[in-house]
Amino acid sequence: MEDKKYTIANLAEEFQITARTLRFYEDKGLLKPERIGQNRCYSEADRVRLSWILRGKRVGFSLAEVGEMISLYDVGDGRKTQRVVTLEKCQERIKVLKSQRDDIDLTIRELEEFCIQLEALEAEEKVS
Amino acid sequence: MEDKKYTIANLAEEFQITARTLRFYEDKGLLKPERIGQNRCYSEADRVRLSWILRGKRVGFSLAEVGEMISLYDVGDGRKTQRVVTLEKCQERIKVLKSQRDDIDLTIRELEEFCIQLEALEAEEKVS
DNA sequence: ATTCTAGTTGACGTTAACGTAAACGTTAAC
DNA sequence: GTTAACGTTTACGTTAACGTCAACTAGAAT
Repeated sequence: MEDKKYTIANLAEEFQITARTLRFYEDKGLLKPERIGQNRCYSEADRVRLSWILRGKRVGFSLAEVGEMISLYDVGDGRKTQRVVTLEKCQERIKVLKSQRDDIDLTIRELEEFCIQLEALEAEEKVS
Repeated sequence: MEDKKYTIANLAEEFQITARTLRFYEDKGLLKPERIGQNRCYSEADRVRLSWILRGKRVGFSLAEVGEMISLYDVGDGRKTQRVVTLEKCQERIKVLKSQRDDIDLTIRELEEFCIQLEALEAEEKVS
């Protein structure tokens, strides 16, 4: 079974962040690693959560929002009404993400269009 | 010709932001509206820039990054070497945006997958 | 025994992106 | 003439997401 453990430096190194950042995420309740004595000991599950957090950040969500998204998973086994709420939140998130993707696509298209114009200018210069 | 002019309140209203925000963007050099006397007077071009800024923000870029992206356009008419630099920056931005879109797609897929599981639980409950 | 190498917990500093309040100048309406 | 609506600048306040010490502690190595 995959019960690999990680030290704080391990994860910091792997994900190119600082130990301070990991402790900060813990303060914010985003991570809850075991303690071996005083030291933090991260499980594979913690590692997965971390990658979720960072991915969320990369796409522009705040830590609070990422926290919400992550907590969706944890609540999935609760009472029925609880699950329904989770499902709705989840679908809302998906909507936001999709409209965000549209924004990105639009931006990409505009930038690419602009690139083409720039390249045309270069070509023109070569002719003259 | 489209030379419509906008007051600060017009744009604030249209884009659902505050006047403070518009002045802030101006301080940061992102917008440079005309002045009629002391008052700001935004052109259609300013409006387009603003929508760029806000779209950039929605997809997670900082104002500084958005500023860079916008300035790409302004530099497009400079010297040749200048244009080449612009082109490169532009292509870099496109790369970033594409990898961001991949992140979003992945997140969407995972959330959708999770939704399906939740819905399966609901269905199960109805049977029992 | 001491030095080195992780790790720990405060606590204050910093940057970005505005919010908010104060104090003031036009113009239009009543 | 004054009140209201809309604008202005100046300046301090705020929140998020860490950075940066400082002052330990615990174990391993020399």
